[in-house]
Amino acid sequence: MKPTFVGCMVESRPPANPLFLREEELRQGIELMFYAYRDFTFESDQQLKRYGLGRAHHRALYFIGRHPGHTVGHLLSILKVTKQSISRVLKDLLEQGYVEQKSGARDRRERLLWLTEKGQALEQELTGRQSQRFARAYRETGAEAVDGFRKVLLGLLDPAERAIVDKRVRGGAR
Amino acid sequence: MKPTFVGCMVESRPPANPLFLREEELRQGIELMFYAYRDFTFESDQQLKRYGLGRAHHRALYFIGRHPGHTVGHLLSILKVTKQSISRVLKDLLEQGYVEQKSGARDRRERLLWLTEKGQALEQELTGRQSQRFARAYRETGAEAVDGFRKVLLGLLDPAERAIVDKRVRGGAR
DNA sequence: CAAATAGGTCAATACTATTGACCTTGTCAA
DNA sequence: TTGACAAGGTCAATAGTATTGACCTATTTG
Repeated sequence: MKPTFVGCMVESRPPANPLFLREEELRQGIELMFYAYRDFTFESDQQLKRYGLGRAHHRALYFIGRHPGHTVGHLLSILKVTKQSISRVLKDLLEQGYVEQKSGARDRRERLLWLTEKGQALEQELTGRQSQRFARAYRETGAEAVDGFRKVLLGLLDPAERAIVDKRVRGGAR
Repeated sequence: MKPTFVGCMVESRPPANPLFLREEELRQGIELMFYAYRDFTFESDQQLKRYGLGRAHHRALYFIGRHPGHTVGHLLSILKVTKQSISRVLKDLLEQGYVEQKSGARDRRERLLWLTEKGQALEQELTGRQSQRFARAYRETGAEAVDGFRKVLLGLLDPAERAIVDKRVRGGAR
């Protein structure tokens, strides 16, 4: 199939279709997100296998380390899973001495969670690989790109979540 | 513990610790990635339930639509799962008429995959919600941020994957 | 023809998650 | 003090996704 109007063929796609370009652009974002998440989780998943743990355990370790002394309920609101689901994970981590709990002083129904030293070590080991990946990406792309990256990720959140997550991520506080 | 040198206390964190700041910055990226992915997948997962399908079915639909006429092997190399895993998903999609296959002309061992019209409709419905989320985020943050977002996501990939993914994402070709 | 490749299949197992029902402990207000 | 409600746990059933391992067919290719 030969081009009849060579002037249009400088680029490989038809030029005057902004809607098409937009959908294309959006799909590229979706795909990159998939590919990045795929690779981002791979290494720590491998590491977790050696400990007989899964990705859910890493998530719990991560957020308990990030928010020490916070409640099970807070963890649930971060992970957005059911308590039956987190319960299995916490049971494993408590039994194996990665996490310890104390009942709340303010409200004694609450279980406050901390990483033990062993838990901190494992969390560091698991997150370390992911941090290195981020460090490499940040180094290669520069501060401006990193800023854009963070802005878009925040923009992808449910609107109701943004303020909460932004505060949680920046402040470390609840 | 009172500050002895008030000049340092303009900001709430100690200033002269670049290593700490760097780790903090990396963890913020990791977390935002988690939160964004969590919200990004939620809506289409809900929609999938109504069809009795799971996220794996969406992934297959997505990439078959994105790379029509490509082989099962190519799909495997994108998703990085085993053939036993994709097999279940493809069986469902074929049986329910979302996907059709033809044996390859070049190599008759190959199964080339296409979406049916029904498959295209479902894929559009599922991806549409995610596209809208991306469109909103892109609109709110601007072209520069989007560019940074994409650069960092590419940087997060395994180095061996980058050229492949970059080409796949931009070109649509294998 | 023999080796390699694309793909499928059966079986066992594991991890993550859900819904639903029901329980204990503790808080707080009427 | 009692009753409503909240934090959290537990048992059971089910589902979705994925793995490893073994073995099979059809087809291509050296």
